Amino acid sequence: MKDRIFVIDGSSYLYRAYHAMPPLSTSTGRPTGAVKGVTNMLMNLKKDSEGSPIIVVFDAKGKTFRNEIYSEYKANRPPMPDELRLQLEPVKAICKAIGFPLIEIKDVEADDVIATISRMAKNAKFKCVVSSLDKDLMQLVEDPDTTLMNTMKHEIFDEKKVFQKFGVKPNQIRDMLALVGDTSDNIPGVPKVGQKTAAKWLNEYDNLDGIIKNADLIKGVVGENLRNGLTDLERNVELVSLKEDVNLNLEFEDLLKLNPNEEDLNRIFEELEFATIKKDQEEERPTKDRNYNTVLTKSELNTWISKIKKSKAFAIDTETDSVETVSAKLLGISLSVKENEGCYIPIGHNYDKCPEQLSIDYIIKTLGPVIEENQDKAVGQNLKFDIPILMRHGIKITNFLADTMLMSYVLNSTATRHGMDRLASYYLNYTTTKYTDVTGTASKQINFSEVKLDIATNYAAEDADITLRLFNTLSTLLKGQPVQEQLLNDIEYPLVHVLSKVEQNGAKIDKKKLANHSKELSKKIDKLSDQAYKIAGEEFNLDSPKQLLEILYEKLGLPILKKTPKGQPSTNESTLQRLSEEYELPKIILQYRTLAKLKSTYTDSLIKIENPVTERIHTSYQQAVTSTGRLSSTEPNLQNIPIKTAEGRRIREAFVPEKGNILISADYSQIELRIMAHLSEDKNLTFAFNNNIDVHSSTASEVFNVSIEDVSQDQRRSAKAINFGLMYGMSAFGLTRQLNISRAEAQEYLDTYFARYTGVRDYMNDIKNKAKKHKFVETIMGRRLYLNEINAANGLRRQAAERAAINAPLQGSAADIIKKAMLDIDEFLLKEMCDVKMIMQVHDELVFECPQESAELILEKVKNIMEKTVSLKIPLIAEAAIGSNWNEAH
DNA sequence: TTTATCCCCTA
DNA sequence: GTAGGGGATAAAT
Repeated sequence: MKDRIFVIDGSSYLYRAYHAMPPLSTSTGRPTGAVKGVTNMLMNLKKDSEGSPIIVVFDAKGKTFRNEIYSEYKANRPPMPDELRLQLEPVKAICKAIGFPLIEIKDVEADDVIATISRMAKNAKFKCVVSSLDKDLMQLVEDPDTTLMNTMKHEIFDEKKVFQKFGVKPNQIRDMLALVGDTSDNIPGVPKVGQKTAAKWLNEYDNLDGIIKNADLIKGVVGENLRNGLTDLERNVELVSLKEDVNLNLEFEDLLKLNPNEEDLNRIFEELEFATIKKDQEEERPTKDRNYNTVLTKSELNTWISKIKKSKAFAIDTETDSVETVSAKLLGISLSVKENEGCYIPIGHNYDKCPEQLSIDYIIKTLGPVIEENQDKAVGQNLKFDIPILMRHGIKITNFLADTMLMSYVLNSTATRHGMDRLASYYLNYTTTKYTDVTGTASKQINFSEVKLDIATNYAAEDADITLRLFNTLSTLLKGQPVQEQLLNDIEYPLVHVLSKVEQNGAKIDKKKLANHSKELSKKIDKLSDQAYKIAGEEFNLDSPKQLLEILYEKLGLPILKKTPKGQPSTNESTLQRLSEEYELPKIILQYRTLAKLKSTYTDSLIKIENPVTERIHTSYQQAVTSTGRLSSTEPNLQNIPIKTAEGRRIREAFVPEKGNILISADYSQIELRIMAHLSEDKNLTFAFNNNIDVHSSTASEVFNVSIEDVSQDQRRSAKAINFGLMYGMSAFGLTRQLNISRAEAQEYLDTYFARYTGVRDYMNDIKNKAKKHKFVETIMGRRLYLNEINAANGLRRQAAERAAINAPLQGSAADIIKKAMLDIDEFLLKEMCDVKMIMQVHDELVFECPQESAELILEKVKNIMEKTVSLKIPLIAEAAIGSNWNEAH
């Protein structure tokens, strides 16, 4: 094999790292996220390069020859953000200190330098790997000894891969770029010609010359555009061509030398407070540094007990044999009081020649009280899982110090997902041992109790260790954010306990009722299937959109009204609805779908998921999933139980209380619109809520200019659609579809609305501007949603971010409020020692199960707490009802 | 066995 | 048009 060199575009590394990394900074506030990211990328590449030379190229300030050809070149580039510019010099310094040759040539772009180096490598008979995915650089792949590499994914772009991605050969990339243009470089291409069209032409006529010669053969508007754009094309070719003869003022051999300066490097890392990277560098295998013990003796346990007592914070994690907190068996506890240290106390491991472990009774008796007494120093990752497990073993935690999952969530709900593996990778740049690494997967999966103690210790103690390290990192990030700290301490942390209780309580279902319903559905479904097969003339799988579309559109020749985003003819509800006006089969499919959905998603699966031990269903509330601050519910999702149709409501009838009990449901009325009134202080909206006027009628009266008594059903329905649409950041186009009216009419509705509700209009503009300025929006409790794409050049993405900016404060504030209400209600129930169970939360609704005799009283109390939990500029109203099943209570 | 697509349920 | 979870099929691994 020939020798090879690696070439890096330093600026593109810097930008990538800047966007990929959290906004880290030193204790003095110097931004370091991008530097850290680049350093990691460099270190990884160094490892992967196996000693091959690595050359780093940076753009240097100045006007290039491209600006002379075309004065608008890159004219629309936004300047480098300050936070990033401050990190440019440190990155260069680190490159030099590691010893990589660093090339910057004044008035020459990095791409041209890279092309030149690639040419020099070829002359010297070296292979050249360019670490970049830049489109322009794809041209270089026409030389078989040059490849591009996606460093993160270890993906190599050779001729084949380029063709796969772009549909043309590397030596056609230049012509393609000239045709398509490049918005980020401000190079206009031929109008209406994108990658697809360009590839088609190039495959047909080989190159740009061929296309130009045959330009007259190309029909339509694109053909005309092409013929009109010939002079621009010539210029574009020059712009996108890479210059391979830049004078670098050095010989190829100079590029092959590594000139490390470890002293410099250590000093820089020190200045930037890069502990982790330094360690990685000094020690190839960081596992050697860590010290994890398996606790098997009383004295070892005592050692850890005193460590906990002496600590300022300790991380705790439990290992179990199942994810179901109501029944999972405790298999071990891991602890950490210091980074890179940890222990695993195995409890129920059981395999051939498994060492003897301390008895669970002894561990609970000795360690339990220590955990309880020191719980205000306890740190966990997703403690909502560990708390009930420990609780079932008599260890009661009601007041912990921190939960790293929630810390990360309130810092930035969308920067990363908040599972421990992801947090370790994102905040610590550390790859954790995965659960399935130690247990295996699927059919080969073993129970955690069968995992050998040394392996289990490495895994479990690491979890505690990482949790502690995350706690340290996240605490620093939270320091400057008192509002987020308050959100954690006042809402999210206390809510952990409440949610844990709600989950443990579970909801009782009437299995018989569901089973009967299921049978009934089966019969109807079978009947509908038979009818469908008859019309189709053959049996097919009604659940398969693919088979269905073949029957509908190919065999029966129905008109294609709509296509899916991927280009397949659509068979979704609205399409079938329209088709069923004229055809029989779509109607049957629609009925089939409704019933099949009810059966598979609800009647059947609710029965399946009932816990055999408690004979109730225990959902899991996800507290760190949604971008806005809402909860979500899984296994089963209790937040999407049907309600809109009569058939669907029968599912709700199967949610029942224990004998002697009754259900109470309480839900906020119009909470998001009320928040809109509060935030916007709009006069008309506020008036309606303050005077308890039906808000949709009120809106109808304003928009259609009729007195409120004369509002028709239809007008109210339209007003309701407007009100909802507003909260979703809707456009006139959206309203058109919703109300089946013309675009002009919809626009008129909206114009009238905003003329009447100027407060709402101003608020919407304000919030968009604020979002653009700060890159985030906030709820009334200061919860933030960061909107990375609020200033995106891509219009679709930017508009999506704008809609999110409008919606998030409404949806998120509602989530804040009901969370607070849950805390208040829980506190009341504890204080009054009531035998009342909170059993469900559905965004704006809470469901309780309580003894029949106290129902009226509890209902009033719950309603009152919900209405008074926060005080807004308009009243909050909760509507509550009692019933012998959920449908009746709602 | 995992992943992507389509469809559909909720606030 | 906002925010979610999940079932069934079919393709990728």
